[in-house]
Amino acid sequence: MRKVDPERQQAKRRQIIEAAADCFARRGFHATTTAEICAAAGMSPGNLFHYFASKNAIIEAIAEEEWRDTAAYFAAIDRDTPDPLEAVLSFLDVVMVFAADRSYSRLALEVAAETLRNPVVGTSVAAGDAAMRDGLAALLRQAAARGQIDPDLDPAQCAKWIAVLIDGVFSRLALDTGFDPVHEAPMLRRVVSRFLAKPGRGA
Amino acid sequence: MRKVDPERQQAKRRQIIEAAADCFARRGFHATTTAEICAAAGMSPGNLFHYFASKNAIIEAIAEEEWRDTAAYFAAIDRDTPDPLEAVLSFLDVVMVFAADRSYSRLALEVAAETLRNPVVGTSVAAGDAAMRDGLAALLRQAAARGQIDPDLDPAQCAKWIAVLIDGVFSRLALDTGFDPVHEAPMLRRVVSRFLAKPGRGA
Amino acid sequence: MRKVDPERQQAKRRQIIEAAADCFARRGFHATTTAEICAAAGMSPGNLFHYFASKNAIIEAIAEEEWRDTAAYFAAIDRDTPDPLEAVLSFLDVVMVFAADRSYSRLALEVAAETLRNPVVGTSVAAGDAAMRDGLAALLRQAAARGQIDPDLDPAQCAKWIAVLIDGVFSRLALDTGFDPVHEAPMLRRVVSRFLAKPGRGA
Amino acid sequence: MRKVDPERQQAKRRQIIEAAADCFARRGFHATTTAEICAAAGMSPGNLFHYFASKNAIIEAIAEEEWRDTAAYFAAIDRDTPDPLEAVLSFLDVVMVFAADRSYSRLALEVAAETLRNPVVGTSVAAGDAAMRDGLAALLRQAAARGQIDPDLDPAQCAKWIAVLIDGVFSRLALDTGFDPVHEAPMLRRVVSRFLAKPGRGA
DNA sequence: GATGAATGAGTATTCATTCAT
DNA sequence: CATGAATGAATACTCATTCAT
Repeated sequence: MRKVDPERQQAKRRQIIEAAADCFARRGFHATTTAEICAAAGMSPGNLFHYFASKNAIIEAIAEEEWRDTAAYFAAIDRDTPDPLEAVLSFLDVVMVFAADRSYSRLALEVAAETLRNPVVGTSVAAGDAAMRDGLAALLRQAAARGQIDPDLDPAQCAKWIAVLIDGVFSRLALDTGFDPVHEAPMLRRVVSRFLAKPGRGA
Repeated sequence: MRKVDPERQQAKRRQIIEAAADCFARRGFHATTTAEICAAAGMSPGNLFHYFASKNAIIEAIAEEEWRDTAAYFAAIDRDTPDPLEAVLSFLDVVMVFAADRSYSRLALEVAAETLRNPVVGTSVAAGDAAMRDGLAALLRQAAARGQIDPDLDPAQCAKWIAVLIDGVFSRLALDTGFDPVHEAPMLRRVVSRFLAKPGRGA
Repeated sequence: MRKVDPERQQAKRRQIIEAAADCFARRGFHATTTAEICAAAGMSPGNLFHYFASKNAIIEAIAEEEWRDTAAYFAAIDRDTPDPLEAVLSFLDVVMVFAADRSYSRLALEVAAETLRNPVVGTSVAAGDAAMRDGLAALLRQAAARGQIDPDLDPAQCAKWIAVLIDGVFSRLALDTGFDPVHEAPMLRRVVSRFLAKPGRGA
Repeated sequence: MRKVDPERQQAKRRQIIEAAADCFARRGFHATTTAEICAAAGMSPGNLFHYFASKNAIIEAIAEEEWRDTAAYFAAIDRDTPDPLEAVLSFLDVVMVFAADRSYSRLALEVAAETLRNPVVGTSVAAGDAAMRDGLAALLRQAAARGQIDPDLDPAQCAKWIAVLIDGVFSRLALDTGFDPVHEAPMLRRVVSRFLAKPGRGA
């Protein structure tokens, strides 16, 4: 009888998070009212606060979820993969698939914007970011060991610049309506490949 | 003798824009109240509206100024520069100098965020963005003609990805406190150089 | 058990309307602040807007209520009353009773003033006005058929001039503090009686 | 040299009054800003206050002018006119001519509305009203003496009800767009004639 | 748990009026 | 006299959050 609660609790939280994520993607975090979220989640205004202490707590949960997903992605990569460079490039393909989802990319920008204002969001995003960079750096180290990339490159710094590219893609989506992730995905592979390639040989 | 206004008018607008830009950079556009801007600009609450019709109009003016500066930068580049590739890389250095200014980079992110909500800001930012990409593409075309870069690359698409990198740098500044533009500037040069370089030769 | 709202909702709206009507009568529509209305209705500033979307919506509701009351009054008159002329004159007595209520007459003037600015109010007032004139015209037609009034008169035009007199009474109340509706009621009867009377015979 | 000032002063005041009257008629007293009046009068915002101490002072001046005009109208009527009844009815025609002027009738309503809020306006309007009723009462007394009207009527009370009719006409103009003063003028004559007529004879 | 009515702090903007030039 | 920049008080409305039922 008691164990049902935590389950329902989680189900409701998911329901709210999904409704809110949708609202945030469409109208932005600040422009979205709690009333809108409640309506989208099919619940009463007061009830929301049984599940989240505040509107901020919702975007904090979204940011944390994002972080966990990223960490899980890299945790799932085989540490002894025979082709670590391809693992990096595959990750970029995955990123571009997400980027192609208008709703996801909008939400990502909203979360990024909240980073500047909400330290809790900032912490989660930073953690997810660190997980990604660490994961990439580890793969790059392996790639270097296997002779797939320029051994003179600093894996951590390269991971940082891959992150720059990923962030840049999401910014582009907001600023340049002509930027199509599906179409540009091969180019991202190429930019990164050339960047990592050993000098003296072509892409 | 009577109509000395235009000058004073412009001076006041500058004063307000600078005060507002500072507030926006510190606290964000939405969190900044008009009262704060007035206080920072040393004027009474009502007086602000003699110079700007609304709070939105201020950030619109900032966005437009930014656009004009960008356009002016590229308009000033010698069309027959003997080293167009270096012109591109020099521009990246300039970008990194701006990026190193905390206040500037914060403001840039606020403007970018407003892009999604305020179409006037969106238009200015898009215009500045187009000016930058067109300017870069022109330089890349010259660089290709002079054999400085891989002739197989599409100048417009390369300009687009340089824009991705620049946007990414500004995003990084918000997300990763360990990202130091001064220190990373050479890396940006290197990433772009390698990306543009003719295959078969090193950076 | 849950949705007992409609009743409470209506009760609250009434409460607000009455508080607002009182404020409008005392201080005028524009001079009345929403805070005053809330205070008079015994509720918090924000709560008012659960019941009315705006301050304008309140006076619109008042105007509509007025219109419905007028329409209801005439709908309730027996279409086969044996003395239609007396029905007209009785209506004038009722009008004068309302006019004698300082609060009511002030409010009526405020509503009339809003007619010029707020089209929603204008529509309701026009509808109430039309209902009154149609009702009066119908009675005058019956009165003519029964030989109670001059058969040469145009019922619609007579109704219009009775409306002129009624409007005039309310204007008088504002302009001439010496105008006492209770005392003047018989005179209104007399003016209208003489106006409608068959020529060749006295009032 | 000094005597020119009072003249210019008066000219400027007229100019302002006319510009303001036009604005008030079009947009209403409260909705009209002093800036609009200044623009319409072709002067700077500050300058207005050299001629009128406040916005209220302008409508007060308009109300006073109205009062003086009314008083002058009745002062000009020959005290020994052979046909005082016709003088009354002619006055009604004049009223209807004014009523037909949309701008004038709107302004009259604005002034009337201010009566409730501004005691200075109230005093002027009351004075004008008294002048009109006194003038009418005097004429009615003469008409009674000459056997033109029912001798049993109280001249003051009749004047009061004529005022009711006039006020009513102006109200009608605001409420009923189908009320055409030019077309209704004969009816006003008829209503008043019947009202004043000796019993036992037709209109 | 659920409801939705109630709260009340927070804010951009307007505009009559003043006053230095 | 004229200008128009400056003032600052005043106000409708929003919305996250609480709480009685």
